Amino acid sequence: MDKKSLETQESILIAARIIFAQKGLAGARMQEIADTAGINKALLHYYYKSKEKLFEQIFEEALVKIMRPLSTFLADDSELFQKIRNICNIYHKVLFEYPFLPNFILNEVTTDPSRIFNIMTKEDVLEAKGKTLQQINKAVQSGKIRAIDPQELILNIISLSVFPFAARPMAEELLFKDVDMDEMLQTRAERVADFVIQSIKI
Amino acid sequence: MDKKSLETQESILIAARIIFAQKGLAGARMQEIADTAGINKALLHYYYKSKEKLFEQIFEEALVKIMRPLSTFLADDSELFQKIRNICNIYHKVLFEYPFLPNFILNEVTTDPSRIFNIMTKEDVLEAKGKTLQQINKAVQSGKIRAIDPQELILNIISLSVFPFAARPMAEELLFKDVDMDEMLQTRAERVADFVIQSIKI
DNA sequence: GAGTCAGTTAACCAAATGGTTAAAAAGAAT
DNA sequence: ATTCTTTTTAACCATTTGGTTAACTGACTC
Repeated sequence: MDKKSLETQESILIAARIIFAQKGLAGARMQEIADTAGINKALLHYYYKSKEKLFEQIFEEALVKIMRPLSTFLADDSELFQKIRNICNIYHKVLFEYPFLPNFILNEVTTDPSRIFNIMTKEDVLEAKGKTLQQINKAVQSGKIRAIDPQELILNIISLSVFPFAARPMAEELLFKDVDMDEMLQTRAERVADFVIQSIKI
Repeated sequence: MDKKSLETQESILIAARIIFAQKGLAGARMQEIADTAGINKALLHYYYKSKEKLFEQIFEEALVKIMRPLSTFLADDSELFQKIRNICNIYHKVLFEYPFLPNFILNEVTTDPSRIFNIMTKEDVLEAKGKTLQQINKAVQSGKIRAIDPQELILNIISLSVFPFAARPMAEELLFKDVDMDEMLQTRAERVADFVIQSIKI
């Protein structure tokens, strides 16, 4: 039955996302994924040949989610400060919905750096990059912003946007124990953009 | 023989640091740690009862390395801008020596958040925190710096300092393919401090 | 209503893995 | 030299784990 099949497949994907994000490829157990999906382990292998195969699908999915905001930013034709506001907003929205993304990806890329190559080339990040680097350089030359390496500016924006989600448990324990970090993160996009713009504008 | 024993123990620790940092607790294999240390697996268990025990020691070691800069910063009695320069320098120095620290810790804290509690309380971070928060608040009130939540300012500084090391493989592939990222990171501390100070100063 | 086929399961298997045992080396101690 | 303790190893063990097999189910076809 087609409907039933799709339902099962989706329940597998949902379970796999949860377990892989929480425990990583090495720590995840097929049995636990099957249990979480409410199915038999053999059925899990019926739909996804191997743990590796299932993982790859989940990982690629996650990588796309994390990369799209950057792609969008690099291809964005808006004025620079607006672009900065845009990427901050997009990243915060995405990460608020999928807070586990940063750690999941960073972790798996660390254990097997070759994962980046396989997938990253698909996305056309590198194309749009040149344009944005030029835009930043032009803003420097025209005296709109202070001198800064364009690549490092981008890195700074991403650092400020992504790291708090990756380090959330520690930040919560150390810095935001008394306040609602959820609320803080939800409204942080604007403040990050302001922080960056304030730093570079003349 | 005492000397030989210590030598073996140290070779185990060196190996464990490498393997755990690379593969995490779940992905690391006792056999691989033994091989890397150049010893028998039984001998590994002779010195460290269990994988968990060995891991805990390595993890605590790493956590201290990562926390000390923050502790130092929070307790630092210097003037605010100087303090910011100091923490940036310390973090970059530490992470340049142990670049794997951020991912290792973030990863293991994600899979088991309770790890923070066990160790973090030992460090007296929370004590000094109040002082620095006040210092920042005072700087805001006296009009020395723009209005900013002190906790978020600290989070921003750490984000800018730590994230590039955590995301290095991806950043290298996407942003710094043509340049020497090692060199960039080695000189980045100052630029991060400038970036932050530029953003908050009036 | 027999046959077919996708979906599902219980039982099973081989390899990997953390950990143990018993005995051999290798030093100290006497 | 002999004993005693510490260090080291090869062989072994129990459990976990990814993956497979063969049988069952239930809908749909003819």
